[in-house]
Order: sequence, then structure tokens, then C-alpha cells
Amino acid sequence: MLTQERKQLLLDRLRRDGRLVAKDLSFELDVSEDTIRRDLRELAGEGLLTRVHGGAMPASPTVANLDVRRTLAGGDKQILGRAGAELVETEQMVFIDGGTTNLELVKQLPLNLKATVVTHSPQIAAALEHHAAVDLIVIGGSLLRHSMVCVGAKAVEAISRMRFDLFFLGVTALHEVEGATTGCFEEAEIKREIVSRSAEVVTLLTADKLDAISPFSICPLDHITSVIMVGGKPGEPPRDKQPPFSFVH
Amino acid sequence: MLTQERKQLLLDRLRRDGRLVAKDLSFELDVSEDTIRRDLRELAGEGLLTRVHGGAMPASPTVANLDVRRTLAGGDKQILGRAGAELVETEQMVFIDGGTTNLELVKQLPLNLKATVVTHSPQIAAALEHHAAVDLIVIGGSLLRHSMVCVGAKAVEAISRMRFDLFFLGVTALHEVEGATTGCFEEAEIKREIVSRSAEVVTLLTADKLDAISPFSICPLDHITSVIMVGGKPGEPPRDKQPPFSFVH
DNA sequence: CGGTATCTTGCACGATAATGCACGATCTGA
DNA sequence: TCAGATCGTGCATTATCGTGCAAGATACCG
Repeated sequence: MLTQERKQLLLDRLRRDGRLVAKDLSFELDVSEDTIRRDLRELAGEGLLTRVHGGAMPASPTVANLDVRRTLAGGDKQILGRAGAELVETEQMVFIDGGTTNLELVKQLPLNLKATVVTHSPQIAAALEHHAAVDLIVIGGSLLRHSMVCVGAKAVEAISRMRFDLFFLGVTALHEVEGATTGCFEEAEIKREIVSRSAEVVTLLTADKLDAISPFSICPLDHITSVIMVGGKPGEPPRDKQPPFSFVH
Repeated sequence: MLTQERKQLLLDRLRRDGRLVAKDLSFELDVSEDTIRRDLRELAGEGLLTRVHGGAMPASPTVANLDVRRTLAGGDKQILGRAGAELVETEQMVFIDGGTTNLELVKQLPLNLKATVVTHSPQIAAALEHHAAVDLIVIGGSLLRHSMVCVGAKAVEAISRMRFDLFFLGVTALHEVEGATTGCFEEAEIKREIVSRSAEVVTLLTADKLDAISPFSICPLDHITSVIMVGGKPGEPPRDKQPPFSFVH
């Protein structure tokens, strides 16, 4: 990727998101953080943006940097997304479930990632538009409105003819005893099928979904390879969870 | 290959990709990098592009970002989109093809529209997220990168079991004699299937696609119920086209 | 037909730009 | 105040660039 092209992309991102995080960009564009910081320094030199600790903000009179740190830190879902994005390896066959957390994950996948991605979420698919080296397979079917994923017999059947290295499972609740559960029968059905055909199952979980139960069961906890949660306050012993639970921040 | 020919190719590439990489071009055209760089230097001298380390970028502060271009180029397409949106009636079964024009159409559909929409474009599907009363069916398959629609045998088969009241057909070219054509074999295949199963076929057409021909045939002109074009200058008699052509502005 | 001028291309070589890493300084949140 | 993240700088490495030059192609002219 050309240097100028990258800088242009940074500016576009800044306009779109209202901020830039050096570390995330470094991962997504597959260059060192030094390079990103150099770019930001130069763009700031041209007055195109304002540098702040951790990244950059728009140059315009857009608010000062009172609590820039908090702004830059981004939501929990972004943190989870980044952690998830780092798990994907070259040439893997990955199924990505729907949901806002997984959408964050997709946004943080390296732009030059070479892999096969399967999804039943049109939004996930659309978000992969610019990942030119990703083979994208969309599972069709009736679209469930509230979760915006495709379900139905045909969808299950299509999935039943595939095998995945990695599955990013979205759940509405996770419970020590009841395992992973969700709010819709059709969705549970299809998730269960995917779980059964995946070597690794990873769930990116926000704290509010832990120790909760939804109506329809997906699978017991031990079918899930890894549960990644946003770590609470640093210092605080990260809850009393054993693996497969892990914490990021 | 002639020098001038090569330079023209470079400019075409630049317009298409938004950037040029010297090394890649050297390999592709089988000349030394020096030659490419010489070309770029001369083209830059004529102000046709801007040189950057590793290649070249567009001369004008062109909006390199495709997403931005999509919204900017919107004028005519928005008009077409509105015209198309007005054709959809309650309870109809509508297939919406991919493409930026149809995306505009979807954005202008009434939020309370009650209908069944079928599409093989994840972007179209995602854009219908907030249309709560729309039954949405997504046709899955391998995703064609450049047009971002799903294709393949499974997709055609799924479509072959449906019937549509209305099909918004996207084309890259429309010609009096050759009819509707497009740039990709797989796409033509699937469009043809949809046309054959639709009571009405509507094409929203920007002027630049008229009287042009693309490699793969979809259907003759008389299979198309209605071609809606953006009217040229108001006052100017809207070309010499008979129905099915109609003009809006 | 032979000779010359012009253009194009590829290669060599020193100069410049881009990148990543190391290390110490600075900033941030607790 | 402290630990960890982020930053700036200097340096080594690699890729790219610009220039000069020579070989081949083509056109032009006598």
C-alpha cells in the first residue's frame, strides 16, 4: 500500500469515525505503530488533523481534548472486536455470526487479510466490501428482523455442507450451567449447526450477558473454545472465571 | 505496445483503481520499472496525475474513497431511486438487484412499506434494516467482489423457485439492438433467471449506460417493461426514445 | 542504399524515502 | 506517586527514485 494512499485512508477514516486510534490502525493496515504515528505527525503538520495521545482527532474546532482518553478508548465492543480480529489467521475458514460486536470485529480485520469468511448476516458481508483478498460466502434465507441474520431450512442445509476452522458465536446470554442461549428459536437452531461444524468456537461477550439465560439453548459451555470478555477495572481480580474465559481491556 | 498506448492505459487504470503502483505495472506490462516511472513522470508533467513514492495518485483532490464517491455521485441516482421507489406497491413481491442506483432506491422506500423483498446483495439487505414491515429474503452464494452480489448455482436454484411481481434490474449497458448487457458472466446468468420469473422488469438507467454494450447478454429490450432515465436538461426534448423509455428529473 | 538524428528502453549507481526497531522521555489514569 | 501505555529520536535496512549512458528501433535525408 502506498504511503499517500494510506494517509488518504486515515483522513477518510477520521471523517467517518471522528477519531483515529493508532494501535487499531496499525493492526488493520498491517504496518507498525511507528509508521502510523509518523503519518499522523505529518498530517498534523499539514493541519489536517490534531494529534492526541493514542491517535488523532479532527483538526476543526471540534471540541477540545478534555477527556480524549475516554473518547479514544472506544466502547467495550470495539475492544472485544480487536481481540477477536487478532484470532483470525491466514487462509482460515471463518464463520462470523451477526450482531454488533461481530460487526466491530469485522471492521478491525486487516484490510489485506487472506481468508474465507462465511456469514448469514448481510451487514457483516457488506462490511467486508473492501477486504479484497477475502473470499466471502453468504448464507441466504429468510431474514430475521430483530437480529438481521438469515435463517431457515435452506440456510441450515447450506451450512451443513461446510466445515469451519473458527466460529465467532454471538449469544444473548451465557450461563455456567445453561451454557450459551439466545432469544430466538430459529437462530438457536442455526447456531447449533455451526457450532457442531467448527473446530474452534469463540464468543466475544460484554459483561451484561454473563450469568444470564435466554429462552433457547445453543450449546453447553464446554462446546465453546474461548470466551473473551472485556476486563473490568484493572487491578480488580478479573472475576473468578477459569478458562475458557479470558479478559481483555 | 506503443508508448502512448501504455500511457493511456495507465490513466485508465488510475481512474479505475484510484492509484497506480509502479512495480505492479512493470510486471503486468512487462517493461522495466524505469519505463513506468518515466511515463509517470511525464504524465505528472502534464498534470494528469500526482507522483508519489511507489507509484501515483490522481491529480485532482479526487475523492479516493469509494464510499464517499458513492454518496457524492448521487445526484442523478437519487432521482432515479425516488422514481423507482414510487413504483413499489403494497404486498408486492419485489426483487432488487445490486448496484449503487438500486441502493439509492432502497434508501427511498417508505419506512412503513409492507412488501416482500428478495435480493442477492448484502448491501441492499442491510439497507432495509429499518423497514420493519418488509419481509426480506436473501439469496446466498459466493459473493462477487466487484459488484457485491451473490452468485452461483445455488443462488440460481433458489431464485428458480420464486415468482416476482417486480424486478429492479441493474445493467452496465443498454442497447437498442443488443438489449441489456453486463460485465460478468455469472451475473448475467442470474439476472436472466430473475427476468424470466418476473411480471414486470424495471431498469433505472443513468445516461452514460445508454446505447452501450457490455460483454454478457441478459435479455432483449422487449423483456424490459420500463426503462427509467434521468431527463437531460429540462426543456430539451427528452431524446427520441419511445416506450418503454420514460424520463424523470 | 547508407548514414544520421530521434526516440525508446533497460541498466548502473549514488541519492532519497519509507519502514521497523531500540531506548529513553513523556503522558495518563488510578 | 506509580505502572503501563504512548511518544520522539536515532539508526539500520530495504525499496524506490533520478540521472547518465548505451543499445536497439524507427524515421528521415541525401
